[in-house]
Amino acid sequence: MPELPEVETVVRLLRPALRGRRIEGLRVWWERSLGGVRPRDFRRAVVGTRIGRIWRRGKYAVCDLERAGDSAGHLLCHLRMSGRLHVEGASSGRGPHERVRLLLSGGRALRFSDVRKFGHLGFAECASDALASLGPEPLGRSFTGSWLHAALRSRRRALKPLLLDQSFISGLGNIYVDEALHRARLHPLRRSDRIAARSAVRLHGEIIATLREAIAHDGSSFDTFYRTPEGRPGRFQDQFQVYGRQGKPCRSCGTPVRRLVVAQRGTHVCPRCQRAPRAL
DNA sequence: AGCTACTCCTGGTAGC
DNA sequence: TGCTACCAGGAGTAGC
Repeated sequence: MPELPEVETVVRLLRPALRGRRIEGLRVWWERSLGGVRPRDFRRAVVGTRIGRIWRRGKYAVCDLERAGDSAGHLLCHLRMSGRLHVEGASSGRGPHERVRLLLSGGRALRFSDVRKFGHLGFAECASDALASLGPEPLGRSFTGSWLHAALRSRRRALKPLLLDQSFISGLGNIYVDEALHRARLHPLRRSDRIAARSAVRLHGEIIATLREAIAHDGSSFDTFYRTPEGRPGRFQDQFQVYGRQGKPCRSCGTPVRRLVVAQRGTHVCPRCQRAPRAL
């Protein structure tokens, strides 16, 4: 499932293919993929614009749009679980599960495909308004060990649901939360306000390290969904310590990895490396 | 404030 | 073989 490293990979690969192209038309096969914008309004907003900067915020991919050099709003894409973006020739036939297609100058097309239809390729007048509720970027300057420690202490929630909360930190999903918690040797059900400063700093470091390594491997393709815009799977799944490894030995201590459900999510822990809180 | 359940979806798979 | 039932999962929302 696309999380920060997968979206970062997609953005990096799409950037050279999209930058400077004009949007000349569109096809919409599944209206809800526009995220609540009516197709008519979407068409009026984007057709005739030129794509400027292409960037990422949390799990969102964003394209700045320009008209005659002035800002003309933004394309906002969230891949959710099965969304894919890629650029191809505009004349190619509709791909399997293709939901939206933007026809671009130079005979190219940006295709948004999404098996499960949870993703969005939408339009926002103002990206910073649309993304205002997102918490800090884990790879940004404001995400520091002391910030994390203070933020954890200010809440009273289990670690995992808190780290999955995009208004707390943006970009982490089920896979990277499990991986970072294991690397930091913290159990997902530990209460956030009971995490010592040293542990918070360790967690901070492991979140960053996990995300950086995942980006360096073009993300993770755990299931059939995530592919880079070039159609290649990511490679970070081979480095997983716990995610999807229930019953297999922990790579640190050999104890079988256990799967539990936390906040309705499959959750993977090493019962030895990640000691459960006493209250359990 | 923080929890649980439910919703949106489809493909894959388990069980019969 | 072919059917049904169930599951995964990000995020928004409702109810407690």
